[in-house]
Amino acid sequence: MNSDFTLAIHSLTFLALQPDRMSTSDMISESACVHPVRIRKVLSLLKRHGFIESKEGIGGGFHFAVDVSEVNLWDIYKLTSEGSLQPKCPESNEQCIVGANMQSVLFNIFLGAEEHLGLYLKNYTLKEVVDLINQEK
Amino acid sequence: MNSDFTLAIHSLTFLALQPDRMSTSDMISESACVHPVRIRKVLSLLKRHGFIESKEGIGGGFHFAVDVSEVNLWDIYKLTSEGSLQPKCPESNEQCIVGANMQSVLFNIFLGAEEHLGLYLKNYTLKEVVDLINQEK
DNA sequence: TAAAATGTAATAATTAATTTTACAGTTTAA
DNA sequence: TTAAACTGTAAAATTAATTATTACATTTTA
Repeated sequence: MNSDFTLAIHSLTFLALQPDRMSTSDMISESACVHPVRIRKVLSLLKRHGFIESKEGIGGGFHFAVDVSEVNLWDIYKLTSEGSLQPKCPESNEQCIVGANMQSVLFNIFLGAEEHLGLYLKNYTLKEVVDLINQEK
Repeated sequence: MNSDFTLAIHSLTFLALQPDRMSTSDMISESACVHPVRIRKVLSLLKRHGFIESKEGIGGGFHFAVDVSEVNLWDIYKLTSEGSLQPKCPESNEQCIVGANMQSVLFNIFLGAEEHLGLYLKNYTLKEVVDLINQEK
């Protein structure tokens, strides 16, 4: 899985812990140790889907738009990483029954696998993640 | 997930369809369209774990060592890809409570996620994969 | 004893992920 | 009303990960 998922969760958790002020992409990027442009790219996605709001200009930044218990890890997985569970299938030989069909067989199995993963990830809301972060001391 | 998983399943399926003769890494690599050295590397892992047997020299190659219904996708996932569900966590800022703890919080959640995935993948044996390959016509 | 296979390490090439640069647009405060 | 501090986004450069290639040792058979 790529690290956009982690950066999205990291950013949302950061915002959740600063409920009363705007957080800038610079602040978040300092916490996550990645480039602010990447944070803005990930947050732009979260904004398009209504999880956060942003404001440009001095004093601007990002804040949570919904309640932390209304966002779960499956929501964020779908946004940032849907399909990434699929194992890489190199193009294979269409002349061979195995080569010709392996990709679609595995694709269907892992479609189900991702759905199954969804049932698990739905159990974790951002609230739970924030609580776990606070517990780790 | 990396493509070793796919290559392992591809190879095992190939072997399952040739139960009475040895298959060489060249034959399998031709079906999977990857380099024979990669196939040998993946098969070497499967051999160490007892799923297949190999023989060097003229007339040598690989064949299945167990029954196709005794190997499931979770067995192969564990061998080739365990841990790959973990989202990438870049090193983050230890001075920030989020940066300091995000990695371990997500790690534990995805440890559970992989276990959960295991329950699903255990439902598919190589026999089922072979049947699905044969159906796709 | 030559040919055809596995076994494996080391290097080269390719592809994917990430960072960096650049710059346009927005908002605020002096 | 304009400079500063932000977001927004595209494009290029860099780095990391994956894959292919080369090389060669070992085994087995005819």
